[in-house]
Amino acid sequence: MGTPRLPNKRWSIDLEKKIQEEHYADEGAYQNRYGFKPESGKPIFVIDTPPPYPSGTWHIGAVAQYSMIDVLARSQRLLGKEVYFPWGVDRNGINIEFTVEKNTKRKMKTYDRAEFLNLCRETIETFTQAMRKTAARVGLSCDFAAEYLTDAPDYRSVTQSIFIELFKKGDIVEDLRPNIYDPVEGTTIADAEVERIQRMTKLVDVRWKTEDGEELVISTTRPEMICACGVVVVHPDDERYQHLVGKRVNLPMPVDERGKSVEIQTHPSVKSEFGSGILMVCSFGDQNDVAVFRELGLTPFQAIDLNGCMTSISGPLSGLTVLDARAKAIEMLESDENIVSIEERQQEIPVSERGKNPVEIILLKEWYVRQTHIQDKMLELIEDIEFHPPRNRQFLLDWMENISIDWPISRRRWYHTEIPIWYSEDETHIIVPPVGQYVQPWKDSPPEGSRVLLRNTREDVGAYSELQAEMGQIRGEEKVFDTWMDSSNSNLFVSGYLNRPDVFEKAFPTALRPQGKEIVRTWLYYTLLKSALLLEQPGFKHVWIDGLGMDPWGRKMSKSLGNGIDADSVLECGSGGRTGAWKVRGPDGSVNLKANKIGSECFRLWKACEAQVGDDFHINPEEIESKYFGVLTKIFNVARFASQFECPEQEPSTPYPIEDQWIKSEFAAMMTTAEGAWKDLDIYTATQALKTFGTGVLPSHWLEMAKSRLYDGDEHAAWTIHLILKDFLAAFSPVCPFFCHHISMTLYGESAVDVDAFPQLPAIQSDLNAKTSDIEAFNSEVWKTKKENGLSLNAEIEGINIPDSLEEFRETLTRMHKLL
RNA sequence: GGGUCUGUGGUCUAGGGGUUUAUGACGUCGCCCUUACAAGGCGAAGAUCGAGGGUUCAAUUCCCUCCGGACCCA
Repeated sequence: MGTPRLPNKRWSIDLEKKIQEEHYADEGAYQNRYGFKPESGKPIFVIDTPPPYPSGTWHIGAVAQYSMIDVLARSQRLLGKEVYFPWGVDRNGINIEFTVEKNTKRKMKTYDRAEFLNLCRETIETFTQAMRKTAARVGLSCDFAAEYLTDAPDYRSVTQSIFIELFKKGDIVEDLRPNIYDPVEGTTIADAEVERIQRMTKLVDVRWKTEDGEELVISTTRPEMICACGVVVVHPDDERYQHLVGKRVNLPMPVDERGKSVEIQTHPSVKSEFGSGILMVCSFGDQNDVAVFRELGLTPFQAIDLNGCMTSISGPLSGLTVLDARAKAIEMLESDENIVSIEERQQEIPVSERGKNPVEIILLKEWYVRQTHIQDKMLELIEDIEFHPPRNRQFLLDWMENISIDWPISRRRWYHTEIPIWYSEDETHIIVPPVGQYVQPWKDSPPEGSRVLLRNTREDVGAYSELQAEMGQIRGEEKVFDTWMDSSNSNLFVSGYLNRPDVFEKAFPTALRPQGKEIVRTWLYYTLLKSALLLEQPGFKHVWIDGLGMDPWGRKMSKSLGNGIDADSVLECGSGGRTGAWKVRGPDGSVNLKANKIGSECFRLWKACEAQVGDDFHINPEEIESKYFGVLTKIFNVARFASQFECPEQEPSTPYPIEDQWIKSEFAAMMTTAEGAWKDLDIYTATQALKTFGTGVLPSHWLEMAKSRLYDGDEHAAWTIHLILKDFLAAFSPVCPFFCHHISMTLYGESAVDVDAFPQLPAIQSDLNAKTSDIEAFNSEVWKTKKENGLSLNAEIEGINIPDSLEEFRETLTRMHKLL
C-alpha cells in the first residue's frame, strides 16, 4: 500500500480540458490513434457522419447526437474494427447566401457572381472554424486530417461525376414540367423545401357566363390566374351542374394569345360544398391544378414569368407582379359587375422554407433525377438494412409511399455545385467534363478530356477537342444543384467511390449511417436513392436514427421561443471554477438554471444514459450535472483507491477466495452484456450496465469485502481490482474517453482509448452470480442493523446470522462486517 | 386536416397479459464525516403505469376512441 497514484481527489473540468488539449495537440499521435488506415487488415467500418452545416451556432441537440456517433466510432474501434469516422462540413446552399445578403444588405443577384462566391466562402470559413473547436471540445475522434468540405473541388467533382454517370444511364432527365418556384429568390425548390403559413386572403366569388348565357359563380382566391384557366370542373356526382358538363364557358377577364373560353368537365377532386361547387383549374394555382392538367391531358399556359410577373396571356395584367395583378383583376371584375361577393378569410399558403416567400408553380425546363420507377427495387434493398431503433424504418417507408414525381435538382442560385454541362449553339448537343474534374461552366470552358453527347439520346459522339468547331458558340449552364444532390453522395464519398476503388470494394455498403429523424425524407432517402440508381445496392448496413434534443419541458428549442441552450456553455461549465447559468423561457415564464461543472465527459455520459436511440431527449444542464457528475466522481475514486495498491507482477497461481471469484464472474457477466450492446450499437444498454456495476456492486459490496485484504497486501485482491479496473476502463472509454484515458495512463501506462480488441473475460460462474442479490440483501441488512443500533460501520456486532445460501461467503462476510 | 412514432412517481428510465404490494437513477425528506469517495453511506416518503371504453377468469402490458408531445406531410 502506498499513496494513491491519482493525485487529484476528484475529476474536474480543468483536468478534463488539460487532458483533452494534450490529446489533440500532437497531430501525429492523434492521427496514429484515430486516423483511417484501410490497409490495417482489420475489418473496415465506415461511418457516414452527418456533415454539419456551419451557421454560427451548433445546436446542442446536434452536438449531443454527434457525441453519440463518436461513442459508436470508439466502441467499434474497441471491438477491433478499422473505423473511418470522417469529419465533413456541409457548406453548400442557400443559407450562407442569405447570411451574406443579410450581412451586406445586398441581394445576391446584384453582385458579380465570382465576387459573391468569395464572400460566401469567407463567411462560411469563419463559421467552420468555430464548429471545429466545438467538435474537439466534445471529444470527437474524427479523422480531422482528412476533413472534407462539400464546397471543395474534390467533393464537388464527385457530385458532378455522379450526375454525369446518372445522366448517361438515363436516370437523370431534362424536361419542361411544372416546378415550385420562389420568385423573390429566383429559384426552383423541391417539395421538401416548401412549408405553409397562415394568412388572410380575399375569397372572391366571380360571375362567369356560359356561351349560351347561363350564369355561374366560381370562388377563387386567385382571380389573376383566370388567364391561365384550362378547364372548369364540377364534381361528377353533383346533381346541380350535370347539365353544364360539356358546355363552354367564357373567361370573365380579357386574355391574349389563347382561347377566350374553356370547357366544363367533371373531376372527383372538386369539393362540392366549397363555394358554389364549381372550380376553375389554372396552370398552375396549386398542386391539385397540376394533377388535373395532367389527368385531363391539357396543355398548360405560362401565366407567371421567372420574375414573378404576369406574362402576355394575361392581357391588361401583363407585366404586373402577382399581387398587383390580383388587385387589378378584382378592380376590373368589379367594374364589369362580375363580382358577386368578397370575403376575407384565413388561408394556408405555400411558402419557401428558406425565404418565406409565397411560391408559384410554373413551367420550367429543369433537370430531374428519376425516382418513381425504382421505388419497388428500393423497398427490396432497404430490407437488408438494419435500423436502430427498428421502428424508425417506418419514417422512410411512409415517405417513399408518397413519392409521386421525380426529384427536381436544378436551382437558380450560386453558392452550390454547378451543373457540369455546356450546350452547343444549336442546343442539340451537350458537353460534359471527364470524371473527377470540377468545373464551373458559367465561367470556364470545357476542360481537356470533355465529351460531346447528344442532348436527347445521351449518345457519346466523340471528344470535344475534335468536335469543338461543330459546336459553334457554346453556352455554359448557369444553374446549380439542390444541395441534397451533394449531401446524398456523402456515403459514397467517404467510402472511397471514384477516389479509392480498392477501399470502396471493402467499405461499401457503408457500415453505418447515423442521423436525426427529421431528415429521413431528405438525406437518408436521397442517399439510398443514389445507391440504388448507381449500384443497385442498399447504401448502408446499419441506419441509426436518433431523436431530437428538446428544451427541459420537451419543446423544440428555437430562437422565437427563447428556450435555446448553447452547447459551448455546457461544455465549458465548471472550467476555471466558473459556474454556468442559463436563462431559459419555460411554459410559465423564465427559469434560471445553474450548474457548477459539466464538461464533455459528463455531457456524453448523460446522453449515453439518458435516452434510448430514437427517443427525443430533454436538455437540462442542472439535471446533467446532478445525475451524472457523481458517477464520474464515484468511478474516479474507485480508481484512486485502487491506485494505492501495487498490481502484482504476475497473476497469483493459488486459488482465489470465493469473493474474488464471485466479483470476477459478475464482472464477466456485465462485460458480456456491454460487449453485446456495443456490437449492437446499443449505447444505452452498454453504458447502463457499466455504470451500474462501476458505481454499485463493485465498490459497495466487493470492495468492502476485499478492503482488509488489500490493506494487508493480499495479491489475489490486488490482482482482481486491477484486472477489473483496467478492462472496465477500456469498455467504458467510448463514453468517457478522456476520463478513462487519464486513469489508465496514470495507473497502467497504457491508454484505454487505444484498446483495439474487447478484453478477454474471466469465466462466468452462474452459481456465484445467482448469489448476488442475497449478498446485496445481507449487506444492506447488516448496515441497517448497525445504523439502528447506533454503531459505526466498522464496529463489531454480534447476533447476526449468515443465511445458509451464503455459507461459502461466511469468512469474508464475517471479516467485512466484523461479525462476532 | 392527414400519416407515423410516443406517453410509467417531480424528472429520466426498466418491464410488455397473472411471478408486480411496478425496476433503477436523480431530486425531496430523515439520520450518519465509517481510514477511496458528504461529488459519500443508510433509511423513508412519493406512481390508481395519460383519460375513457373494450377483449379476457385476469390489462401497466392487447384492441378502439380521445387527450398531450414529437417528427413528417397536405
